[in-house]
Amino acid sequence: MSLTTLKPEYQAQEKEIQNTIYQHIDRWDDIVFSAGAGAGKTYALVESLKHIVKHHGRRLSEHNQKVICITYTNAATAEIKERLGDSQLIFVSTIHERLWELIKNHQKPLVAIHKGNLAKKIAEMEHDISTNADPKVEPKFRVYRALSQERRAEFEDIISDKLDIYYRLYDSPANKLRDGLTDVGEQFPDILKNVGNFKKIVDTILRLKKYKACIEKIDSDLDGYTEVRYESRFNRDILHRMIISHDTLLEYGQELVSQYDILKKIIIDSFPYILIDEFQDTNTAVVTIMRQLSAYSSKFGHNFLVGYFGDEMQSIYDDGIGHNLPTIHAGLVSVNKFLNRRSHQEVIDTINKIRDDNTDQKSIYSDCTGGSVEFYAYKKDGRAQIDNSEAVLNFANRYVNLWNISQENKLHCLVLTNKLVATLSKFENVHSGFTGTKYYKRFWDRTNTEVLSTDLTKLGTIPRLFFEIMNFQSKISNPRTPLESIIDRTILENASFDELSTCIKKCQELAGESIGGFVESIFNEYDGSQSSIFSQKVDHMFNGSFKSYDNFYKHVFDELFPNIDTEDESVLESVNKHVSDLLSITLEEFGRWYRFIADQQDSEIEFHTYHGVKGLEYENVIVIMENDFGRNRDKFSSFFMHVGNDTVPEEDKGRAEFMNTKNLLYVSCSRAIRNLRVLYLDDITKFDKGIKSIFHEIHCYPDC
DNA sequence: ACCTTGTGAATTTTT
DNA sequence: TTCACAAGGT
Repeated sequence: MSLTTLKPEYQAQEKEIQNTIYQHIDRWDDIVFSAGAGAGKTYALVESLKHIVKHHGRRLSEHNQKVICITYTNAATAEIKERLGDSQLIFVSTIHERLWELIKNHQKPLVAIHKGNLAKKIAEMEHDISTNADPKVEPKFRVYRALSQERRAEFEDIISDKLDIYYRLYDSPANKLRDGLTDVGEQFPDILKNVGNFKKIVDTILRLKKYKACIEKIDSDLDGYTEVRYESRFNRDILHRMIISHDTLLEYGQELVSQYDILKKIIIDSFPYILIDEFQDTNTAVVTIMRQLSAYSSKFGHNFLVGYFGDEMQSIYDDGIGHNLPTIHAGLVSVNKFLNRRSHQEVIDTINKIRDDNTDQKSIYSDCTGGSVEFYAYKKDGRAQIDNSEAVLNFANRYVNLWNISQENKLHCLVLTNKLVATLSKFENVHSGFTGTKYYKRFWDRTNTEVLSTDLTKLGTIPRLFFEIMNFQSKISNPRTPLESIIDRTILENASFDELSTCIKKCQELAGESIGGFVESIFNEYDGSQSSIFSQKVDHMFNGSFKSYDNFYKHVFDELFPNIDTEDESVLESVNKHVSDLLSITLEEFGRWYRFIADQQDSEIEFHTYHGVKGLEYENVIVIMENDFGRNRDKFSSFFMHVGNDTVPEEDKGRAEFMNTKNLLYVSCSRAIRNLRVLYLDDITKFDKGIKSIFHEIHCYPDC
């Protein structure tokens, strides 16, 4: 056993650091607490909250004041609430929830800001149309720009007439849209030459119209236009319907705070302490709000404190404040912690080298050795026809015996993309089945949330439907599942024993190779009668929406391929093929997807993205790396060419891309408690020096 | 030879 | 949404 005995010296140091934080809190100093991976950041935050309650709680209660604790995710909110226990004095929430609570009752100024935002957007669009010379914008509006005012009005009229056709054929090939809009083509031949630009023009003038109409409605106090609403379910503003989403909420919040001193006063007086978790991920607008509150409080001698807790090296998203905290909020007192409570010495040594910023961590334990870190370069064997994902699986499997991997001691394998996670977890067809649909091609950025989220409330309509089916399938195929978790209680209560046993028998007879086959077998047993418990169960599962397999099929078809041109035989054929292919995927494969989503994976090896494991820790970690990521063809290769290379100017190492790569490497490698392996899939000979500067030795896989 | 146009492919995560 | 590239036109 290791990592069991605390070093007295470091234990004392840890206590001292905590006391330093308390002293600053007691003196109302705004602070920034920085600590690397595994240092116990959340512990420090929770203890600080407890300190405030213990030493200042009575005063807070007397003045009816509260403490605000802001987290980055709902998951973190839950975690902190759990560690903190019940406290009436502390409001733990995400920034969005808290900010909306603070500003939602000030609708008058909020609507004024909203109106200003609409006006700003209108001005931007008018600028794009008429005078923007940006080579990316100008060509799109060139044809429209050449039209006279009268012709523009005529164009607008004819488009308004044809709106239904326009939207129906929006995603059809260019010629189809042209054919549908022949009237427009005849009167304005130039404008339909480039369909991409045409759509841009039409979308812009339509939006202009809506925004202008919205301003008029606000001015005349029309019903529904006297208040702004915050919509948290999707990240998209619908400004002309008075709906804002996450980013705009922060923007409005910042404007409101900076414009209205009375709001600053209200916040400071009600919430004298604000502690922020994971400050590196916090939006600039939020830090700006904090700075303004802090400045206001010192100007008028109010007691107020902001505490930032985090680690700039773990900033892996571009919209967070990252290392710019001191620039936006100057004058913070720094408290640092260079201890590590998570990993073995070998891992700590490696992550210290990655950081390379004179903040070397030391293990808090005296028995901290016993881990291992090795870097492997993958040497492709020309004869063996295996692809990268097979190589990854083979590599991982080597360690199953070596490290005694089991259900209880899992191996966690980190890769860069969800696509690869799906392939390695062996539900590639489910993933591609969804990403290949019209809906997920059009909204490709929704795929990860709607198809792969372990937060069930975020699943898309069809993924959710398939999840319910698989949930049912998995329960009936496990003989130990209690009846009431298969059949809803309201149905059970009114059932006779005879009816129930018929239902159970029917469930047992359900079969099918594929998910489509399984649903077909469900509808073979379904008769729609109220007396059949089985049919009631089916209605309950599908919300009564489907009475036959055809209903079900049509629903899947319509949701995944909305608004397709059903008149076109070839389109119809290819869409039908795609839907049946999706429904032909085996229950086994869908089962793996289901257990991934439900967080019930039974495999000894689990796959995750680098980004997805932030904040987590695992005994055994394999990090899979390659040159490219996203649009960047040489993200990691160029990082290793820079690192440990004295001829590269320092300013190059300060560039955003370099820092982001470094942070990703840091976050992924610092998840390991004991064993860490890195497997690099591309040729590393051009940057082996950089790799050696962090990992010492380069091993080869399968061999050199 | 150069420009325009249309098509298809590409990341991660949170609220 | 943004970018790269192929196809086709001038």
